[in-house]
Amino acid sequence: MCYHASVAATLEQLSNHYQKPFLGEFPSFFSPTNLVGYHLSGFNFPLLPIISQEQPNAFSFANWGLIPSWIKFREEAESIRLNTLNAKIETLLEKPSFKQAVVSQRCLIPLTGFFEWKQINSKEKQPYFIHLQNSSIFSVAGISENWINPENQQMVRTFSIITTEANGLMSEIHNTKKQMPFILSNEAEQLWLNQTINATEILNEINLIEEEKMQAYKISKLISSKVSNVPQVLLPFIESQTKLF
DNA sequence: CCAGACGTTGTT
DNA sequence: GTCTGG
DNA sequence: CCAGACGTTGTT
DNA sequence: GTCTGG
Repeated sequence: MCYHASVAATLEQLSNHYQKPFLGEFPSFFSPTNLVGYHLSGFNFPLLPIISQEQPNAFSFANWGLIPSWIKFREEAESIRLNTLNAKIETLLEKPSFKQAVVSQRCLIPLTGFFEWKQINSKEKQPYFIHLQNSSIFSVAGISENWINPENQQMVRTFSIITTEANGLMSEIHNTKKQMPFILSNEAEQLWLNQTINATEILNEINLIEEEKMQAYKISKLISSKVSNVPQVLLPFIESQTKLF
């Protein structure tokens, strides 16, 4: 799975990396020089910059936690998005919550890394930060949906991060569920947003990023604290500090 | 046929 | 909206 | 959609 | 074989 992400880049840096502008007004709490977030928990449904098939030449903003368009009530929306932070690629085309979105609402979610916990024993977990060697910014595959809140007629754009079977590196970071986000190479980014190829073909053609391009290192338990959205959350964990006894 | 689900599995 | 379990 | 029913009520 | 309850 992938519930904890990092977008340690400013909107300006994202714009430069993808060579795409931010159109219109930013949400009030964003400005071009704002860094998006060091640690973003999906369970807070953060508003993040994405590139959607709907509007592939610019950035738009969407909340993590997909709400299918046919959801009727706010209560339903709030309950389903807790379970649609991720969408498994294996069943993407079949699930009622995802099948519409995968046809024409595919999207890229720019990240600089993500977090996973390795189960050390029945009690202990070691958090890791996973990122790419070369490029600090990379895309994970996603799908998005537009939902109208019936209480105020406001449109809410949401997204889900697609996951796939963990590769060797990620299986080591013992994700008990052995899933990891579907990271796209630059070529795969274009394929994922391509309007003229159908979703089934894309899923057949698209390749996982090479394992060699991924790196992981241990981080401290700061990630589990309330103030985890700080630069220090990304610092490597120094073993000796806790091995004193 | 229709009611009910629709999704995934984590942190403090 | 569309699928599925009963 | 598919498992399970599907019928009526007596004689020794 | 065909209907029906779930």
